[in-house]
Order: sequence, then structure tokens, then C-alpha cells
Amino acid sequence: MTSTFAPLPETSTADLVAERLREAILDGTLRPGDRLVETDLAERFAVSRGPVREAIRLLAPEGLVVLRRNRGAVVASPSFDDVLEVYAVRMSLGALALTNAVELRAAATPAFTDAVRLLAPMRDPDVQADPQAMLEADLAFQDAVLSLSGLPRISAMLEQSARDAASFVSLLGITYDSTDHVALVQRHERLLDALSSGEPGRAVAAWQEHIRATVAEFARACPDADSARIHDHPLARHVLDATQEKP
Amino acid sequence: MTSTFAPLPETSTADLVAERLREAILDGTLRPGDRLVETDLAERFAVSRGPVREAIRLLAPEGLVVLRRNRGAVVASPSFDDVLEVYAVRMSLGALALTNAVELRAAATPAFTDAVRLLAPMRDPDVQADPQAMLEADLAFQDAVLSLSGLPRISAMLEQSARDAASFVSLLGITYDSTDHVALVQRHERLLDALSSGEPGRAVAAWQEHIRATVAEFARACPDADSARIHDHPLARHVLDATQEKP
DNA sequence: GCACTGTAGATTGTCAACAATCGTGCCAGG
DNA sequence: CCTGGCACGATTGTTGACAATCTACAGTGC
Repeated sequence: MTSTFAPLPETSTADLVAERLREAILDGTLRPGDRLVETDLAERFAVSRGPVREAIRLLAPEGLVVLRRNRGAVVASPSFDDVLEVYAVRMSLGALALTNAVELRAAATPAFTDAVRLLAPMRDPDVQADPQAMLEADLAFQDAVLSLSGLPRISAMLEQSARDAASFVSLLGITYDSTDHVALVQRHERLLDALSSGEPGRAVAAWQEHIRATVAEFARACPDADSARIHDHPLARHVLDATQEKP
Repeated sequence: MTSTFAPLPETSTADLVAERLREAILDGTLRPGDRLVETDLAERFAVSRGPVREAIRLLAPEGLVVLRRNRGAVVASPSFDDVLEVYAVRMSLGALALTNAVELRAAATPAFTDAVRLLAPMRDPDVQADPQAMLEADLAFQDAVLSLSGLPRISAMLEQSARDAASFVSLLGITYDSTDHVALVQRHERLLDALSSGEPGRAVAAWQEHIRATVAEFARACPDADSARIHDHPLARHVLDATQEKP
């Protein structure tokens, strides 16, 4: 195993608290609008207010909570417009990343093999049965593929947008019941094929198709967005129509 | 003025300290690799370590400092690769934002008039003589134009990337001596014209041309990047060549 | 002379108490 | 009945002290 002697994770108490809070928000224990009271959380986690405060400040730039001076923090309440924006960013930067990956001949690298391997869990029925696990496997795969770009900053932004997207699932009350896992895996396979082909255009097209399908699924499952009005949003053209404008 | 009754700035001590540190980094008082010792800073600003610590944590996600557990924070040392990445993001998301702005008929809004007004300071010889002031005026104008998209998240990301770009100027030791201010203002004017024309393609093209010129200027002035090797970087095609790939 | 271990000083991580601020409910006045 | 001021409780903002950790340097054994 190459990762056995990798640098240890640098986890402070604040990081641990932040991680717990993230989980609580993502699994629905904490719901949009809920207040995060430093004193309460400090008592529950059996630490002082310092690390808790730091943890909350850590979640703010991630978009999971919103801070208001002297009034504490509350769990964020995103709208469907946010979903469209995040996926528009994802489509745009993803295209950039994948083009770069192709130009780097990423398909021939060990990192590519690792990415291919990450698709395996998504075919596992046990994983498919657990929405949370499925979501995490999906995220891990997409992060790995997009990291093939060799662009650290852009990869980090894409990972952030992936976490945003994941948080929308719980914050908007998406129900994952009959999601078509097979189609999802197939889209990922097509993406890998396109990367192997060495044609940037094919990779970008596969990516855009994936985003389009994901947003469409979101729109169907999201109680907030009545499907009729979605197409009024200017961004809908970008993230729902397969064809994109040319410069 | 529309902003007279905007919400008051919610400035805590930590925000003030962060602002001072930002200035210190941006004007070169603090240089890449310099350590930020909480005790020292607390004493200088005449506050306790708490707010200083929080301020440093605030600068970390902005990319101005890097944190290492139990070892404090140091001022970031970006490379020219970072410049290319940031401008690639800027080109990509800017195209998205401007397309949206055109589709919203932004040219007919008061916000557009405000943006036009922001160009005036950049023609002022006094401002042009002060690189710092010129940079800020440029940033304010670009932020205003890109905000016409009506996409809050994407506008925020673009503002962040603009701050990143500004920080590179000092962190990479760019010398601003003979920058062609006239050409810069002309590019901005062309961008406004394109927005008024109502053709998304023209706005995007003007934007890409602006990014291309900016990066080229960066490459010329940056002592770190020997111009010969820049074009080896895969991103160079995107941010230096005017033509972009089609999906 | 070299590699390793142990200690000292500096610095960060954490804590608990104090001060400042906000929201709520009550009460007087119109 | 509604409006405006006031006090109280709850919560955040800030502080200084203590504990844990890191880096550098000196000392020990080979």
C-alpha cells in the first residue's frame, strides 16, 4: 500500500468538531435554519468553546452555515438557484480540468487506474442500498477523475463544489429513492472511455452530459423547485441543455 | 447612491486584524514565507491572541497564508502555475457570468450604469500614478461588471479570484512600471460595448481577450516565469491563445 | 567525527472567566 | 389597541493563563 506511510492527517480538536458538525448537517440531524450555539456544542463534545468556535468558522466558507455578527451561526438554507449555480461552475471548471487531463495523457497514468478502481464500489449492491455511501463513492470517483488535470487549485475548487452539491441533498430534502444507479455508473464509464480516447471534446461532452443528467435528477427530486419555472432561470440553458454556446 | 443604506459592515476585531494583515501582505510589508506569530501580532495590534488567531484562520481559505498544525502560519508563496490556474478559472467563470448578464439584459439596468461610472477613476492620472489605487479601481470595475450576472455564488468566486490575482502582484514581485493603462481601459470599454450589443458571444470574446492580455502582461513582468517555458504549461493554451476549444 | 537522544525555549492549542451585545417580554404612555 | 422605552436572560466576543507540541541545540555514546 502506497498510502501506509503517507503523512499523518493534521487533525486538531477544531477539525474533529467541524467533521462531526458536517456529518450532522449532511445526515439531516441538523436542519436548515437550526442554530449552532457555541456553549451547547462545547458541552456536548466535552471541549471548550474555543475549538467549537473555530470549527463553526471553518464551516462558514464551505457554505454549510451562515454567520451573523453577535448573533451566532445557523445551518444554511440554500435554494434551487444555488444548485444551478454550483452545477454551472462544476460544468465549466470540469470541462477545463478534463481538457487538461486529456492533454496530459492522463489515461496512461497510475492515477487513472486508481480512478477506474474507485468505480467498483458504486457497482456493489450493498453500497447502492445505502444512499450516504453511494453519494460518497460517487464524490470520491468524480474528485479522482477531475484531479487527473494536475491543476491543484482547480481540483480543490471542484472538490468544494462536489461537497456543496452533496450538502444540497440533505439541506434541500432530496429523496434518493429510485435513483438510477446503473445509468450513473454508465455515465462514469463513458467519461472514462472518452478520457482514454484522447479527444478533449469527447471528454468534455461526456462530462456535460453527466452534469445535465444530475441536475435533471435534482430538479425532479427537489420539492423546492417546481419544474415548470426552472427553465426560466438563465443558467438552466447551460446546465440542462446539452448544447453550449460557442465563444 | 444605491449603496447608502446597504447593511452596515459587520466588523469584529478579527475582521479588522485580518484586513490589516491583508494590506500588509498586499503592499509587501509581509513577504512570502514570513511567519505570522500570534503572540507578536496580538501585542502589536493591542488585542489578545483570540482575534488574531481567528484573523489568520480567515486568511487561510483566501490563499494568502498557509497553516501547518502546531507550527503556525506563514505567508503563501505562490508560483506562476497558480497565476495560470486562477486566470483560467477567471476566464471560464467570467464567460458564464457575462453570458448570463447579457441574457438578463443587464445593459439596461442601473447596475450597468454604476459599472460604467467605475471606469472613470481608471482614467484619472492621479490614480494611474498609484499602482495600488489603479489595481483597486480595476478590481472594483471588474467585480461590478461580473456581478451583472445576477449569480451571487459565481460572482463571489470571481471576486475571490480577483483578490487572488491582486495578491500575486505583490507575492510574486511583479513590477508594474510601464503597464499600458490606456490599453487596459480600452479593453474595459470594449467589454461594456459588447455587453450593450446584447450578443453573448461578443461579451465573452471581449472578456477572453482581456484575460489573455492580462496574463501576457503578468508573464512579461513576472521574474519567476521564464517566458520560454510558459507555453509548455497545458493551461497556457486556454489563457494565452485567443481561440478556445468547442464542446 | 558522526548519529542519535534529551532538554530548553518558543509557540501554538485549549481552557474557563469576564465583558459586550442581542432578542424578548414587560410596562408605561399615547 | 398600538407604539416606544427598559430591564433581563441568553449568547457571542474577548481576554489572560495553562497545557501540549514543535524546533533548535547541546550532550552522550560509538
